[in-house]
Amino acid sequence: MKDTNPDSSLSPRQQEILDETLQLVREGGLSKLTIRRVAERVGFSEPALYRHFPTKQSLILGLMARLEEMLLGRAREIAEEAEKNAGERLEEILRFHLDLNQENNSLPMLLLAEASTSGDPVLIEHMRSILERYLGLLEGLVEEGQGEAVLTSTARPECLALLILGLPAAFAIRHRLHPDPRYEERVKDNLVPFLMRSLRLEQGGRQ
Amino acid sequence: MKDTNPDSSLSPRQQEILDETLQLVREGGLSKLTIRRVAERVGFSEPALYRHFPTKQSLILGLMARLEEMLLGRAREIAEEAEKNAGERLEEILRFHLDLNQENNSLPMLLLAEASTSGDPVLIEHMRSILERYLGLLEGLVEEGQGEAVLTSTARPECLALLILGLPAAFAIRHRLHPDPRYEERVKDNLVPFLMRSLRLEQGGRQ
DNA sequence: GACAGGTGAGTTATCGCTAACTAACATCAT
DNA sequence: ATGATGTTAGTTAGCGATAACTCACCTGTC
Repeated sequence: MKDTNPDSSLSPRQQEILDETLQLVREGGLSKLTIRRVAERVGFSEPALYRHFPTKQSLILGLMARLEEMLLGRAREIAEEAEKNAGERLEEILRFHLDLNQENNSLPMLLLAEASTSGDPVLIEHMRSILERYLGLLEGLVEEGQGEAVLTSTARPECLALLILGLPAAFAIRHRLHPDPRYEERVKDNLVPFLMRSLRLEQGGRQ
Repeated sequence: MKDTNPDSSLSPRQQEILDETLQLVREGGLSKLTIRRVAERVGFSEPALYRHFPTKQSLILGLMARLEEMLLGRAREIAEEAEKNAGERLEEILRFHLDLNQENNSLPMLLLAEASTSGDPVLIEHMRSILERYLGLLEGLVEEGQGEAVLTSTARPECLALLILGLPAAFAIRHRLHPDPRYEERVKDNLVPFLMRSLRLEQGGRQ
């Protein structure tokens, strides 16, 4: 777990509070997140928490910044590994995202879904932006692979990006409702190679 | 919309209440669902609603029964269309599920996610059961297709079922955060055929 | 006149958030 | 060094709003 990620703009106390907030949300989603519970967990009173985050929204936005770093930070690093071709990098990002979901109790996908019903436009816009950039990253890699004739070009990059997102999404839903490490390992071992084969150029090569 | 589905065990009043409940949840998810709002929407007071559903949980379980019918009812019909091969039936279910998500503002996927954070074990078990049966249905069709040598057998049926679920899941997330009918049509036109080609036998039978 | 179906006025619990206060500590002119 | 002053980070107590749910009562139909 990389709970201890140093964002320079936040005090150690704020980081500590976000650590506990993240843990709470991992367990029960946004709907179970209350200032009281966070305060109790950190070990002090509710008003004290307001010294560090002026509103609940600001706390959630702090959480979103972490989520963004978790999702996009490592993915961007992988996308820039020049020694691998686009297909290999896509596969690495896919595996990374599946692992991330497992480690975090499907939190990324869950938040993406929950935020959309929160009614808070700032929050929704933030989540939308994270999703768009993630999809854009995948799309860019697909395009690159198609340009180098490494990946199939029978489907549009934007569509293939969504297909790649779909695997962690389905993975997350199933994990929340029915956690089963053996099943999840089987999916990773079996489905990721299958999906990557589908994306690579087909030998007969229609079109 | 097939809001008016006659479940014999429920009175017309109960059906009417569920119609409005469904509409409310389409708009704001489970988190925005309150007895007051449902009552207001149906056109009478809060205690009156309790005459028809004794608890909020019973109302939500009624909703789940509808969701189950929406998701599994038509899918089971399609699965039994004997004149089509397994691949064609899978594609039809996939398209049906994508359309269902669009018509219902991603409600099925949303509920699947939201229920998992509700903390209510009865609700969670119900959702788990729906998901398992849906995945089981897909898995059965994949197996059938592999047996008839219509579909690829390079991946396990249970894994391919999850891949097929992934597409509506990703579709739903993107739709909630960034509805875009043209994008969604493009995905359906472009990605469904691609996914189905990937599932069909690779050498030879390219429709 | 019993009863299904409706109402207004509650109860209790929990939410986000705030008021009023205080202990500990840094700063700095005297 | 000392003491006035301000800041930081915490406390207890409680506000107003809203949630699920209940109670006592009304009312039209068979």
